[in-house]
Amino acid sequence: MTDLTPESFASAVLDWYAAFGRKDLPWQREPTPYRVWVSEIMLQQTQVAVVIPYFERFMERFPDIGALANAPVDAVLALWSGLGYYARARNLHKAAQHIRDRHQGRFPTDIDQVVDLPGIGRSTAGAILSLSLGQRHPILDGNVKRVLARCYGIEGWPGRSQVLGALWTLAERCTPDNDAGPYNQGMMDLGATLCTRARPECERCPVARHCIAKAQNRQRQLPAPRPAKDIPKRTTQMLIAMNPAGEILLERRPPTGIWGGLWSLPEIPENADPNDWSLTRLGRRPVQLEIRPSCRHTFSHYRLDIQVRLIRLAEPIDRIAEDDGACWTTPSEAQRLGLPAPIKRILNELSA
DNA sequence: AACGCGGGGAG
DNA sequence: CTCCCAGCGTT
Repeated sequence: MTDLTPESFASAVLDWYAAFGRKDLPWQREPTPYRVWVSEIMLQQTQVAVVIPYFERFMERFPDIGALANAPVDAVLALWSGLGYYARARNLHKAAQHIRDRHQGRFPTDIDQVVDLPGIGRSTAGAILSLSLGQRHPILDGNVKRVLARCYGIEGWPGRSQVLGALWTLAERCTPDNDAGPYNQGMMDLGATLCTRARPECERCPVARHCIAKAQNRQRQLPAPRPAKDIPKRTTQMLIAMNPAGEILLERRPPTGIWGGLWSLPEIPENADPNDWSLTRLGRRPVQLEIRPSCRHTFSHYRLDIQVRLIRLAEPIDRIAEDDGACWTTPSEAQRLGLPAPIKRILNELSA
């Protein structure tokens, strides 16, 4: 790895952009703030190939800010139809009126005024002013975050304010005094075409020599994904119906859903009454109902708390309710059946 | 089937 | 500050 100054980083990106970047997308041919603004909002939610026809139609119908501001919002939404995220179209329209009413119809050139427009934050404002007017502002969209986090080995999830702040600082330092427009476009192209989330093409990357993620072969880890959110919790009851011979009732799970097709204990909702189940399913009441230790199992998408109830049945009943989907067996024999792990545990503890 | 995208709004 | 959302494409 060679040493990496902000200047050398920027010039590597600029050289790469000059050679390989995209330069004649519709909004790049006549890059007014208005056109770049509309394209940036569209590109936030959709990729280039899809955006192009929408952009062309939009510009034909609303060639300038005034046309957009004076149109009924429904006309704007109609042209947005198919892109989704309609709040953005509403914001676009509202911002156009804002510009008409408070900026004499001219797109503001002061970044603070741009950020004040609805639907435009710091990154989009920087993109508009740098790409259209060449002003020096950093941007930090998802592509740029990925390039910087990898190259500079920034740890942590960019959703955390501290990590985000570190990335903004880097973005600010790396942005060159001149050519901020091509540089920003180059960063976005780099992230969109080479430094992709999966399978980055490091061989073609102009800053691969400097890239910390590449040096450590940690492209997949950076930037860190958002931490797994608290998974929902569900509670259920599982019933151990035991006959006088010490056999318990197992039921086959439905083919789809968790533990599809596996043998398991009968399951009822957490607030259902096991006595009722016994009466309905087995035709008699338990002689004894015992609360067993509950069991917790975590799936990838939720946590299941299993409340275990032992239903002891009186003589002389045996083998009731047995069919294709149900069988009576001893807990130790059941261990060989291929039970879901938590069910296995429950039965283990029963024998213990 | 989950994740990410930029900004906004709720908690 | 952190969390969640919109709506679709990608993995």
